[in-house]
Amino acid sequence: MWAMGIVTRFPPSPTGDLHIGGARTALFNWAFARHHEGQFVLRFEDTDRARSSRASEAAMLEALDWLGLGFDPAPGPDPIPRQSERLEHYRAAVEKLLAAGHAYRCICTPEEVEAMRERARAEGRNPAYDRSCRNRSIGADEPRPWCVRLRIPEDGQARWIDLIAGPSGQELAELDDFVLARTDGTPVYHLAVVVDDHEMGISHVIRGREHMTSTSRQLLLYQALELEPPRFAHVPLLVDASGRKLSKRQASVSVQSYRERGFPPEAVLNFLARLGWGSGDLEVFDARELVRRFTLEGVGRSPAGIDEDKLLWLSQQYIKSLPAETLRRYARPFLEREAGGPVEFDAALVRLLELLRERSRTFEEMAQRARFYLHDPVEFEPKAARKHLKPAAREVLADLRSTLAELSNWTDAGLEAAIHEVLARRELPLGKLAQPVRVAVTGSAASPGIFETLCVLGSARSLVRIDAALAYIDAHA
RNA sequence: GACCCCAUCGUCUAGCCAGGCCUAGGACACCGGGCUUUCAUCCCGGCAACGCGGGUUCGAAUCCCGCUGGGGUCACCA
Repeated sequence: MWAMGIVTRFPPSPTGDLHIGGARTALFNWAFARHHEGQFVLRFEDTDRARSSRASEAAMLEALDWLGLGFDPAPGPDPIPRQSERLEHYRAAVEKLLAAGHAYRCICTPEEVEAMRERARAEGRNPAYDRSCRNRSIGADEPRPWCVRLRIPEDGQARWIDLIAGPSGQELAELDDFVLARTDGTPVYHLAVVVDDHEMGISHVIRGREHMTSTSRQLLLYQALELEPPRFAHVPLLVDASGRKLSKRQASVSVQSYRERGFPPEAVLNFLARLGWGSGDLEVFDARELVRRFTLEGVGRSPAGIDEDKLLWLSQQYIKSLPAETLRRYARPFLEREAGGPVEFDAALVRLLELLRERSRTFEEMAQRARFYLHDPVEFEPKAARKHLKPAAREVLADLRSTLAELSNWTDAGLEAAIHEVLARRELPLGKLAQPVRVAVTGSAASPGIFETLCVLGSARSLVRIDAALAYIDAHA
């Protein structure tokens, strides 16, 4: 099939942050559309007025943008249609169904319907609306409040070839005459989706597996409306550690939360794509490569869980190889948060970032490791100080201090020469000096190479810190 | 409960549709070793899976049936 016809969509309910599962669905829709050089459009399903908000819409767009999922404007007046603003369209569809006899008015109250379901359950049947109003021919002039239901054929089945799940379907007898329009005239999900997908020219509906059973009902609606249905593809669920559907309530499942923890968007995108989709042994790939390779055949059929260790690993792969400029841009907010104010990317900080990118899995970690550079004075980690700032180290440290005070070229090579000079004088291995100095200048027993670290910190700050370490040793002797 | 779906290392997966190339491959994690001034990177090695039972076949992870386990859906929510 050709490119021109492919249009996919991502229709979030703007009721919070973009959920990681939603992000993956969006990603698949996006990748599929881009792979076929088609269109990827958005729409807000905000018919639940109480829970929807503009703030959430903004959050959704921001998350999508952060991931790099660009979208195309939908056909029609609004680039991103809102269901709440398309009520006339749904109403027209309901009128059409009513006129054609595919739908009927129902005056049963929610309480009555609930009682029917109870009764059915009690009798061991499936809970369903008992179709009391199906043949009552209730007109628009009916004084009692009425809703509109779809008249589902007595028998037959709804079938479709799911592009991921394969041949799928359901017996019509299993379905009940579901509501299309509420008593207040507003449409219910199934109707709105069908009308929208059709009017937006959607060719492929790629959505979560939890919508699988909705598909039968929607297919019936397409039929009643005499519209050609799109192709469907149901993506397996994202599950938690116990195998259940990932709930929105669980911590750390919004895209925003990953962003805040300092994962590069490239890593999150890569990670998400690997959840349920694969292309041979390929593990690390960028958006371009994903688009090039993405097919629905490559999407698995079983649910996947989130392995945070793998995300961390992937994240580090990206942090290690990001272009320097991108690295700075991504790191900035984290460094500034750590510094408590604006940071300037001078030569030393730029160098430090290069040293840190090899040992940081997230930007949050990177900022923590940069703390010794961002703050004065440095705080000695108790454990590290206890182990390395001992009286035994005092003399070498003092020796180094005076040697460094004289050092004219504060460079990696100059520092290395100076340190080896002291080592030779004292007949000590490098480790005996490197660790105490490391703790002295970074406060920690772990840091980038000691020459580089001193070089980045600079002469003045380094000497002050060595003095402080000397004082610490004296105070704790 | 009804309907539908899923099932390969702890995790993500390759292989399954077109049975033999699979004593099941890769990645993460884990364990061991190398490199090394610390941490990390990097390199080498190791542990570890076809849920169970029947078929079909010369031969099954791959095909069929059953079972077990897990999940999804059953609204005037989306």
